[in-house]
Amino acid sequence: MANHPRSADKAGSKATIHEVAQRAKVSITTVSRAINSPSLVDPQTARRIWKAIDELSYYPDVHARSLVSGKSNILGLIVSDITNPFFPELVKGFEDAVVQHGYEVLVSSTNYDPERMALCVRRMLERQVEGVAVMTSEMQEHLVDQLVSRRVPTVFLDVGTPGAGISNIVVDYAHGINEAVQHLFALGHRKIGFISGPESLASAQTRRTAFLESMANHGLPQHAQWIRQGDHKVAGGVAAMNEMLALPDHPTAVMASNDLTAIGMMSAIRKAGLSVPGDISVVGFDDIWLAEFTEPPLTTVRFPRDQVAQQACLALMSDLTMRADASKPSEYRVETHLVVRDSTAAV
Amino acid sequence: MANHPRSADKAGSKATIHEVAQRAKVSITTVSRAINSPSLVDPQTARRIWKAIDELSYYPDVHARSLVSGKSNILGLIVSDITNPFFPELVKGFEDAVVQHGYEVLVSSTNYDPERMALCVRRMLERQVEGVAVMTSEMQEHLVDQLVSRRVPTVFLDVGTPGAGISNIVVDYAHGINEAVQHLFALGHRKIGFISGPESLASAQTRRTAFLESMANHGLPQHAQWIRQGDHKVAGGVAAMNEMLALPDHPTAVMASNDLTAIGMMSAIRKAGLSVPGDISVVGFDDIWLAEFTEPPLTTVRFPRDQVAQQACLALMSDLTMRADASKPSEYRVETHLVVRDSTAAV
DNA sequence: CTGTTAGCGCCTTCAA
DNA sequence: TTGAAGGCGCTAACAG
Repeated sequence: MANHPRSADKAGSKATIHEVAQRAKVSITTVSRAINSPSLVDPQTARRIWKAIDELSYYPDVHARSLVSGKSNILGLIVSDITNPFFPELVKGFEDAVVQHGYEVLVSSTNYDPERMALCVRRMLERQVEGVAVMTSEMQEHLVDQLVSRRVPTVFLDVGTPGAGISNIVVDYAHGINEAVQHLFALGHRKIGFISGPESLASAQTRRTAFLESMANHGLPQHAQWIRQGDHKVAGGVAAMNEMLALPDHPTAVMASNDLTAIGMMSAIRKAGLSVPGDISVVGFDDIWLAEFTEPPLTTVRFPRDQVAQQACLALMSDLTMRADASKPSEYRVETHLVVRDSTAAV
Repeated sequence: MANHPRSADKAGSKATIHEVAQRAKVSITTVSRAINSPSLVDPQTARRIWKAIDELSYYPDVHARSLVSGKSNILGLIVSDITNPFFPELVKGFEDAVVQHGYEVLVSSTNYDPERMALCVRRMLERQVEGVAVMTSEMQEHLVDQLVSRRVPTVFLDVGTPGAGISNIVVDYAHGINEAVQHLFALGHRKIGFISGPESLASAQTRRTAFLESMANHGLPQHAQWIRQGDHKVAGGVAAMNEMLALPDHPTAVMASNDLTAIGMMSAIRKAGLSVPGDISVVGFDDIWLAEFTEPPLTTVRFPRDQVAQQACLALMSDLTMRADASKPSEYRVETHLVVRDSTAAV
């Protein structure tokens, strides 16, 4: 730890490459090389340089670097709303992965607002991000175009068509949902309902479809009354469940399009004087952190957010390195799996 | 690579100030002025320039700007762990506030790891952040020094001593905790326990102390057995509560140092065949998002994270503008308040 | 292996 | 009111 109260350093004045060069008695070029292409400089000199660098606690000015190289060393991450329990893990995973590759992350929330989304993209562009992960569903064509026309590698979650510099992470919702149906089936459930997410959300549609197909595969009947729509929030789950409970004949098990919905459902069921899983089994989707701590702990399908984050980073990195090679798969997939806890039981 | 100055917009080639100047038939200086000091340029010319800017969808290169001005237009935010339900709101609030002021945010998680904290500070410094909000407790002296010696305005949450360029947001834990005790007292509770956070956490200590004092003020006895230690996680709450339940005589109400602890407690109580609030009332702290959805909904003390975020931003902005004026208060305070839900009831 | 020479895109004196 | 010239700190040819 060479932290002498020496000359420079002090007073917040950042050391420049010049001072390092001077101190090491070489030209600034050599300093630059010692840092960026160590193999091109004599070990002796290099040592002197590093000594100087250390003594001055010098580090390159990122802005100067970006200016000359045209590369910002920043990756963008656009999410809908970080306070939505779905996102934090995604953000964290992405940040970890990206930092490991020596990049920085610029996160931005759209708050589900198309206008804010436009601003997000704008800010990203201004900062010259080298790639963007768009982990939200309210993507719009013309914004994608802005990214694409700027040649900014982009990775989407479950939307868009892969192409040059555009990757997509496709989530296999069907797998986990099928496991869930199977699980309920094995427990003797035959009357299974589903509360979906908002119409507008593509991924919500996909989940619903997957459920319907799985039901068909199990030779189970679809009861229109038992397929209702929520909003991916707690309130929607409550409302939809109440409607279902008002039916003369209600399902013995209900699946939800996401965990918040499931939580709302459980609350509604309890309020109706029934018990989970005693009277009705409940299965969620996402496996958000709190699913483990609901009462009863929620059986749900895990959406592997950490994997998605890592894949997103990888996709970007690969687009970044092999600039021209368009022969890449550029489509990544992640699985979903059932996590059995206590909100499901035999009929 | 063809680099035609004339071909507009297309093909990801960012327009430069030169192209704008050329197109508007003025010098780059004038363009720069039209953007930064509109008053210094003839309205006529200005209009021509803006037209050109618009046509080329030109926007200044932030890196070039940063390089020459030495200012990055970025504020840093350091948090412990974004997946901790306590932080997302803080992050969001900060981001919103900061963006509103035309700045960008660089978030970084320490994962409670001192080493990672050092890296965070390092990364902030490298990016030349103009200010940093350190919203975590594991701050270390020498890191603060790095920030201070670089003259980077910093704002802390509940730690550190304010000074030149150093602000502190102090949270009035006592107020909310006192409200809670009073609430329980009014419900007839006299035997009140407390499960604290980890010894090492200053804010946890503060909460415990506040509880003890409030108890004294209410003329309530302190029963050493009823004051136990948790870890601010669910597991700690479970363990501590189990110990308490094993006592020959247990409290009729127990307060927790944070909501996760409270959730653990409720789980333990239920597992012991008792009910909340029927047998034991529970009060949490923080009012994390999910507190509203536990079973029963948790009575807790709200830690106003959004306010903290805004204050942090304000503190930084004010340090940023009135550079030299050290006569600022530089200490901000926020209140905490009880939020009554269903986990508390009369004895 | 090392130094010299040009800029990267922009802002800022200093003149006109 | 405008323009020309000189960097900001760094990297990248192009010589030695």
